[in-house]
Amino acid sequence: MTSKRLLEQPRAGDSTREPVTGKAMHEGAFRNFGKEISPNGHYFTSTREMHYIHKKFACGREEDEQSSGGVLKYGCTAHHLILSGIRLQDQTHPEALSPVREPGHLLPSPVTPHPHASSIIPVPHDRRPSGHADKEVMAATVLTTLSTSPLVLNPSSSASDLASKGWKESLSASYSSSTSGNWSWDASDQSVPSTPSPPLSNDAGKSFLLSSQSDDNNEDTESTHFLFEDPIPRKRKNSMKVMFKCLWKNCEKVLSTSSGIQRHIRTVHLGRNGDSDYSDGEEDFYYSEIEVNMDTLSEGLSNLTPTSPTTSGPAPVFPVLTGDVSRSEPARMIHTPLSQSAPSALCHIRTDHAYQATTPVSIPSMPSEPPHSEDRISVSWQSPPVIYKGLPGPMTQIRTVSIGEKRQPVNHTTVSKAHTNNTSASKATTGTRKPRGEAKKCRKVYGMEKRDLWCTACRWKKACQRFTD
DNA sequence: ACTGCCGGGAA
DNA sequence: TTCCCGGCAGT
Ligand SMILES: [Zn+2]
Repeated sequence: MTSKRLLEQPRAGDSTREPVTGKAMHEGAFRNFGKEISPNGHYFTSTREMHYIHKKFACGREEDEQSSGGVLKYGCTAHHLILSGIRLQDQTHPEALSPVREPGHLLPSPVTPHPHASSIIPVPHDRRPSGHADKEVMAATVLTTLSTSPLVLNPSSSASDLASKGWKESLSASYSSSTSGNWSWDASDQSVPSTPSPPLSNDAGKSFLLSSQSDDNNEDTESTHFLFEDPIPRKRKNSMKVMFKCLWKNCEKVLSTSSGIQRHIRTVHLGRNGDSDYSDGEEDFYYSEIEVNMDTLSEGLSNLTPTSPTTSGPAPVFPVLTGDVSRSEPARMIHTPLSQSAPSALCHIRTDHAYQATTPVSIPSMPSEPPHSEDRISVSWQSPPVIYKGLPGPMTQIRTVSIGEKRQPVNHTTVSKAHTNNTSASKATTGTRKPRGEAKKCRKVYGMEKRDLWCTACRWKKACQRFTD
């Protein structure tokens, strides 16, 4: 065996040299003793130790090199921020469920202001008793929520109150909503084919950005869960935001409150008297409720060519919410996670020692530079799983395939969304053996001697992790 | 011939 | 899990 090694080390063999091997040491034979000085001046005591030393050494260095750690940290932080932003509201109290979607509407009843909810979410103060329609819409929302997930709420809570009330009202009103969704209401058509729940999307909503595709999928799965009556359903996400969109011909107004939209319609389109809260219900026909999924929104953003640094533009047109919105709905909106889309989003994994390190690390696309730590906090909630090196396509030069195969399994943590995105591309890796990166790898760079300088992977004869392509 | 590294195996 | 290597494939 040692002989083998020698083969690999043609010139190293002579005197003392030769990269140590655990075995070699046992064999005693060559290694004079424990001590040695490597060509580059390192001083080793024993084989094992040498490795350790090296390891540490390498770690430090490499981390510096790509400072993957730094970036990761940032990523994580951001991640948490966002998540907690959502999660906090999302779970915690049962009541909190509703508030997420439309705090203003779900807890509107001037009668019972929820202490909890309000403690979590800043309730807009300009909230006024406004028209019934307001409540109706709200009720409908609640209703559907409830209907899809029975038992979610404790019947004794005031929420139920609200719900039942809402129900009644919605009945009296004539939106028909059967338990399994399927709404019919004005212009709304079911642009969401297989979705049982009624995300009131209509053409209007469509224009409201959101490539609803993935969105729908999500929704689909979600509601599926509901149908299965999960005892603790929906603990995640639902960063849904309900908005109201004016359907008037060329009016694209979107407001966050129904009262707002009603007022808008009344005054602007119906030419009614502005200030009065009076509503004859006619406005109802001119606006519709739409749900905006923050998650999807941002996800969509990150999706667009995550790995390609070339696409730098701010990109997607964010629904220009009218000023009104921001006014009546203070800080709450998480809107801006989209500030990301940072070109360098994350392309990930890499850490020397991935064979030792457990978690995937995301790094900025730039090949190897000490990415200054700040480097725009690329928000990457969804962290690891998502993006995966877009197109292994034959071209696109720069990133040749390479990392693909091996890594993929490593990081695909929880999230099950198999990624609709480029399925076709994925196959590429399997068949052929991969183009072979172009960059010089540790082996070449350092040579057989100085093997100890190689990255671990290289030493293991695995794909180099220090010089990826 | 050499390099890169997959797949597999021993410890 | 860590470490190593046979052997294939690209250069
Ligand atoms: Zn390497």
